[in-house]
Amino acid sequence: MNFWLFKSEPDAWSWDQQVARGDAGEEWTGVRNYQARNNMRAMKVGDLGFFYHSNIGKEVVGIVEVIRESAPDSTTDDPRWDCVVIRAVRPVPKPVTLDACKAEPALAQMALVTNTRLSVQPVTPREWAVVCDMGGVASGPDHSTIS
DNA sequence: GCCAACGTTGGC
DNA sequence: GCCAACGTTGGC
Repeated sequence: MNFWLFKSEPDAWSWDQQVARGDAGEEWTGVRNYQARNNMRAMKVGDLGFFYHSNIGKEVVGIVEVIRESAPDSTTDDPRWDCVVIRAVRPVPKPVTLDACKAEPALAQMALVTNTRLSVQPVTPREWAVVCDMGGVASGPDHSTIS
């Protein structure tokens, strides 16, 4: 299993909205960047990701699961763009801020720190464990429903 | 609201 | 294939 990080401006699509979608999840549409798209193409059902609020909050607020692999993005006719579907798994009790990640030596290589503009990022198992620990959240999969 | 970083586009 | 111009993201 691999780990990822999904950025969203809460003004556009927030964790609360993601949670409200429940197990149906939400298509992660709108990505128009090759690196981010390639990351989505590499995802498998069951992979876990952090849900990060950019601009407002600038913190990891939840954990999501990939529930459908990459398929054409329904919001464009351009065949270059794909997206996955993710569902909220559980909130992060103590949201992990960007500042906290920058201050943590174990996260110095994290894409969130080194490649700020990438909207869908890979996360290493080590980084995953460190951020989960900082956030006070269990790091493993959870097949129960969120609500 | 500004601007640095970075990705994409298009002229040559 | 280079690079200048331009657009977008996202931190500040």
